[in-house]
Order: sequence, then C-alpha cells, then structure tokens
Amino acid sequence: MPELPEVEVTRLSFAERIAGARICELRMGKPLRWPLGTTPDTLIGRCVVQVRRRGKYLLVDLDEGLLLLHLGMSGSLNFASRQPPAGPHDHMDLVTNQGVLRLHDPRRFGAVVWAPSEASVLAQKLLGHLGVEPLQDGFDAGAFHAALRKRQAPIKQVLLAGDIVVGVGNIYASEALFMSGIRPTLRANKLSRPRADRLHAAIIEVLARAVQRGGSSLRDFVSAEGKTGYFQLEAAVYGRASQPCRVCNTPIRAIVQGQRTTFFCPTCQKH
DNA sequence: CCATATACCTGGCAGC
DNA sequence: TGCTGCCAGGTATATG
Repeated sequence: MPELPEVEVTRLSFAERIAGARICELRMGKPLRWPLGTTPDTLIGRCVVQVRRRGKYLLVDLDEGLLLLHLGMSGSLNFASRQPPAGPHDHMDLVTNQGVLRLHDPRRFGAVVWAPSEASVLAQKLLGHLGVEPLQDGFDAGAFHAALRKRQAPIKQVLLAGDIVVGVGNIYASEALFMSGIRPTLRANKLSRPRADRLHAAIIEVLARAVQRGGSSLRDFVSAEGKTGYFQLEAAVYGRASQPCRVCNTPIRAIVQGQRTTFFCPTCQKH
C-alpha cells in the first residue's frame, strides 16, 4: 500500500482533523521496526501541531518533539473518534481528545519513533540521507541529471534508493521508466540529458496523478481492507508479467534487480 | 563514497 | 483440506 501517493493521501485524510488535538494516551502493541524512543506516558498532554510528510515518513509535529511514522510494507493508518478493540495487527493507538489514530501493520516493518526535534540525531538518522521531494519545486531536471551521472548502478535501483529523489517505490519505478521509454537495467550514468528530462517529468506525472486518484480511491481502499489498490487498475507494466503491453502488445517482462521485481516492455523500453 | 546482500515479519496464494 | 514454498508496496545496516 504505502508508496508516496498513499502516504500523502493518508496524511491528507487526517492532518486537519488531528491538528490541535491533545494526547490523552499512547498505546503500543507488538514491537515495530524500532523502539519508540521514549516512554509512551511522556507524550500525555502534548498537543499535535501539524502533520507533514517527508518521503514516505509522516512527521507528526507536537508542541514538544515529533513522532515519525512509517507504514513499511503493510501499514495503514485510521483516524476516527472511536476505534473498535485493537486486533492482533493494531500496534499503535494515539488517543487524543479529537480522535484516535490507529496503526494497523501485519508485517510490522512500520515504525513509530519519537524524536526531540527533526534536527536530532535520531531523526536525522532516518531522514538525513533522503533525496528531494518529487512534487515540490526543488525537484530540478538539471540537478536530477547531474546526480544520475554520478551513479553507475541500474537506473531502477538508483530510483529506489531514494537518496536522489524520494517516493519512487517499486511500483512507480517500473511505471515511470515505462512512461519515459527507459530500460530499467540501463546504468544511471548513461542517461542523456533529454532522457533524464523525460524520466523527471514521468516521475512527477505518475506520482501526482496517483495522489489525485488516491482521493477518490481511498474510500474503496479502506473499505476493501487495502486489497485492490488503484494502481492495479492504472498500472501499465507493474504486475503485468507476460500480459500484452498496452502500447505495442509485446508481452511484459519481469526481472529481478536487487531482490525486487521489475516490470518493463522490451519493445517500448529499448535502452 | 558506492553497490549489493541481508534482515526484519506475516498473510495470501499456487501447487501438490 | 492441509501442507510447503514463494511472493509482497520498504529501508537501515552490514559487507565488499
């Protein structure tokens, strides 16, 4: 579920409702990826200022410190005035006077970490190496191309690494490369400026479009228990191995790069 | 500094 | 039906 668009759609779904709330209680379930970093009770009485996003992290700014939330591979958040009793995969309830923010995460690759500030050592350990935000002005085509020229790993893996640009996960890496006609195995430093420009534009387009769709698909997503993501309907190549390319009918191919599956069209993506 | 492998954990599904 | 093996949207960390 959680790529940049879903994280952003999740943020939009509760940021305004939780702003200004005062924390009554923090209940933690089974261990997540990292320990909270403080005693849950120390957060009682703190107030939520705002909710921001950095890459795939959600930053819940408090009047003292902040919470860093990550959804990992299987996490989802729900904010409601009341929550049913916690199930076996509900691992955080942030109880406030305006509602309860619940983290549901079966695989527990997600995280809830408290840090005294965004500049703290702990927060920077998680955020410090992140690349630019693709949906903000700082994502510049020239700088993107210059950064790619320093890397000789396959472009797919460079995108996934997230230290040049954040938010491009396994799905959108394949999708953006298809949109721009670039073979995922091509070394990043082999992209010409025009092709880097096309990839730059494709990343913005595919992510921005998904955020837009997310608003309308979120209802389905939530009620459907997160099963049928909107990307399933929209994907040009992801998850479509051996199915005909929507452009040229060539069977879509699946390969493994860095332990992750990549999908591409061998005809539309020559080099 | 860079590139790649490894680890974390559970549920769903194909195949037998 | 029940078992086994494989796969899954992420990313810090260790290793070369």
